[in-house]
Amino acid sequence: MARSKKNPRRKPVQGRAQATVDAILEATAQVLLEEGYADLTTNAVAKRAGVSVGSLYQYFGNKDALIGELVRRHVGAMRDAFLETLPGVVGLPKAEAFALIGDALLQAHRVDPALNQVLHGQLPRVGGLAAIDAFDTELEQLAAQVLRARGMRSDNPELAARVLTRSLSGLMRATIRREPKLLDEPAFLEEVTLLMDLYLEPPERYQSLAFAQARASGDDIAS
Amino acid sequence: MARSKKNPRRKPVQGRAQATVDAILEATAQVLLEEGYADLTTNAVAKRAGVSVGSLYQYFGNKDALIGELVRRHVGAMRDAFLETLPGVVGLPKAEAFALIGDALLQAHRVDPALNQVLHGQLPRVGGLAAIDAFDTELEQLAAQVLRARGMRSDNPELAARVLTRSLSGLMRATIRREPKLLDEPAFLEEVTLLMDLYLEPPERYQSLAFAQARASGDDIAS
Amino acid sequence: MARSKKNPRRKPVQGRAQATVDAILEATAQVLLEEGYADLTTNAVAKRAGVSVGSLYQYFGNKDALIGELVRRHVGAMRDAFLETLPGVVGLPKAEAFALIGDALLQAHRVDPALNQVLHGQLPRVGGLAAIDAFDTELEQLAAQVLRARGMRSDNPELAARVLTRSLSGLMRATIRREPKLLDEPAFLEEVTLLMDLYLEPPERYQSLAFAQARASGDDIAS
Amino acid sequence: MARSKKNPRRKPVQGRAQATVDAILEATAQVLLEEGYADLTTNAVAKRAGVSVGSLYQYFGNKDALIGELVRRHVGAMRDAFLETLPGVVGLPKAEAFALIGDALLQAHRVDPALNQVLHGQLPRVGGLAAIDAFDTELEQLAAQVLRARGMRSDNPELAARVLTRSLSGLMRATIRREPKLLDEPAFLEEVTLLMDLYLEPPERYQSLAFAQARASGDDIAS
DNA sequence: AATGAATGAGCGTTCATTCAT
DNA sequence: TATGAATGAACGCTCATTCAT
Repeated sequence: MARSKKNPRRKPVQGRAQATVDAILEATAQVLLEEGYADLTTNAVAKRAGVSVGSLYQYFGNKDALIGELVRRHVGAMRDAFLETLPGVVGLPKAEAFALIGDALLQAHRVDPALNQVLHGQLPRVGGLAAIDAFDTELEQLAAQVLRARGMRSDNPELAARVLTRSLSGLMRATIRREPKLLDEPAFLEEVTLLMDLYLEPPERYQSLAFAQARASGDDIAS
Repeated sequence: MARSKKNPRRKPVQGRAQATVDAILEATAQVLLEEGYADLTTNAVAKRAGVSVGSLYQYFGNKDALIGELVRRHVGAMRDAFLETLPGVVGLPKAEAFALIGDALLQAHRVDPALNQVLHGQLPRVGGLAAIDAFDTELEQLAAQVLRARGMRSDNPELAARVLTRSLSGLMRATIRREPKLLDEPAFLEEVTLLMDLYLEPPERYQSLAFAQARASGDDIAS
Repeated sequence: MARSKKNPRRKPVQGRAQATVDAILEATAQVLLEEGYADLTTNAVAKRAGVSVGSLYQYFGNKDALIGELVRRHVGAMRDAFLETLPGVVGLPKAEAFALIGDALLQAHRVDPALNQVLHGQLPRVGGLAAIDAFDTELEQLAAQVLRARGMRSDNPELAARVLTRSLSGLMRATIRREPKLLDEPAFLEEVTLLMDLYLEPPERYQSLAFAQARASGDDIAS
Repeated sequence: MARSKKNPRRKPVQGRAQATVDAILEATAQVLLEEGYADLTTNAVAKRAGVSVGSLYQYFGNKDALIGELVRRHVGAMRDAFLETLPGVVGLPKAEAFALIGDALLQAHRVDPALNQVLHGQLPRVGGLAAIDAFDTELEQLAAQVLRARGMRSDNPELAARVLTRSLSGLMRATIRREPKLLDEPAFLEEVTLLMDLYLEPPERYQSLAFAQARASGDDIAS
């Protein structure tokens, strides 16, 4: 009985292949995390994945493609984590919306922060890292879109979007590298939200040209 | 009198050695810039510097030491560029002080931005990169010091300092990578200053506990 | 029964690997013999073995391990050659036993005498040479055992064993280096046996304390 | 005044040169002893000798010549130590003569035994080691001469000389390597003398053809 | 002479990639 | 298809030797 003639395995090949690909990528991440990029050899990855190097090259044309796919998946996961909370923003009052967006950004950076760090910090700038830039660009455009939609920073929403996005991404990457635990403290989200909030909705006196005047207003802040 | 006949030769030995060291570091930067880290071989560096590999190893114990020194010099130059404008800040009114600090930060990141990018983006996180972290830390501490001195963000000056410093550094690095020309546009400095200004001197309603209430105030910002 | 249909392939993988390993070791010996230790490079060995360096390193972790294994095999062959004739010694009258042991020693040193010489004379005292010392120690212990078993040189069988073993080994090594053909002449074996015989069974007058008196007996041997 | 025209430095150059040469050779021995042959670089030797590499090459054409001279001096010292006691042998009774010769051989091997060991064990068989073989040959010839002069082992004094000389040299080298302290124990000299004594003056029954008969005599020596 | 910075051939070793099985 | 032994270009680094000063 069992296992007899008619084994109804559906898409057995594809299923197997998918599992192999996943195992390889998982192994890649593990090696990267535990041994570092310097020890990320295709042979090490294959061994850890429990397949032969030959198989690895069946699914990934070369080492770059392997890394590229790992990056793509990681960025994809960040993207998903971010976008998941975004639809709820529509219709929310500003303050809550900002808090939500800040939180979404945080959630995105909580996706495997260790891998995130290795990916940003150890990888030579070979092919596959393009995915990261693509995500960053997407974030910038999304931000600009939101600003325009709400009529905020109407003087130059694009610039504001880029400045804000890059600042917050940089803030999170640096925090991941230098102080990863901070990412989970409520105070950190509070600051992120505050930064967004203030930067995007400056008191009137800071708006546009008023800015230049403010510079000359001369409140002493010296020590 | 004195310095009469025999004095012209100025430490010829040291001069030679210094020139060789400089040539090697210059070549390292060039190879990094033109070929990328993947092609940064000690032989390639030596050839481009017009010296033999042996000479390279006379001055740098190994490849890591070479890269380390390059990083150290670059960071040192950034540090100098930054600190140069800083003393003038004491005694200035807040708005001007912020603008100056923002400008100093910008000046620091205008030091060989292409190298800056390669250093941040392509280098495996080996030895010498510690200098970068050291500089970042220094900036954070400097910022915290300024905040405490001026009594700003007194609720948590350390956190504010870290958030602001990391944000601005990240902003500049991302801008260098993605849009280097923006670094030189006055509007960019304006934004940087604005960000600092607002974040550090939020209107009263945002201060401390008031923050939580503000979140619930409910101005609609949705699209 | 059994062994019916499918059995012809005898561990083809292991066979291939074994053949490669043997070829590499053979090549190592050849290079050592024909070019000397100074030209014993891993690339030269691989080329002569008809494999790539990579394969060499698949089987030998480093150059030392390669040499070590060569030494181990050579010493093993000497050991086998020696031990082969030893069991027959039990029960033999002394004179025949000595002749047999002497012959066994000779047989051991007839195992690739040229390699023996190179191994003893050219190799830096790195790792693998430990096998040689181990064999020498084994010989010493064996000799001591025999002496004790037969009650010979009962005054100090250990010392006698060491002196005799080292003398004979040294004699053979020097002869291999300086006059290899002598190893195969019957007269040489005769001398070896004589030396053993006399040293181990000295006439009474030499025994123990008698020795000191003999020194004073005063037969003139001067020229 | 002083140091004026006529500076009476006699052979100052030669004296300086000699001192330099000595310092270099001394440094060579030290490096060999403390660091091993693998770390015996010309630069290391020069540094330790307190001279420049250039000077080293002024006096020694290449590394081989340097090692060669060191070997030559070491062997020369051994030769001196040996020959020093030899003249006294003439006219002595056999037993005393043997003891004296054995002691001379010991004295020779007590000349820097550590260096002796390194020289024999670590050096690749490059040029200069010829001096060792020359000394060994000399010893063999000396021994043959003595045997002929005293009419000992008249059946084949040359063979006996070679066998004895090589045995004793081998014994001493092995002892230096494996048990250096034994070299200074009186019991060791006693054994050396005993070996010489017995081997060169075998009881009649062992002489020449009698030997073959002895082999068949059949005393049981089995365990 | 003496110096020591400079040279560069060549070493041991790695690892992305291939291909016979 | 999957395997993993085999490949070999290329790397980081050393050190005997040279030569401008």
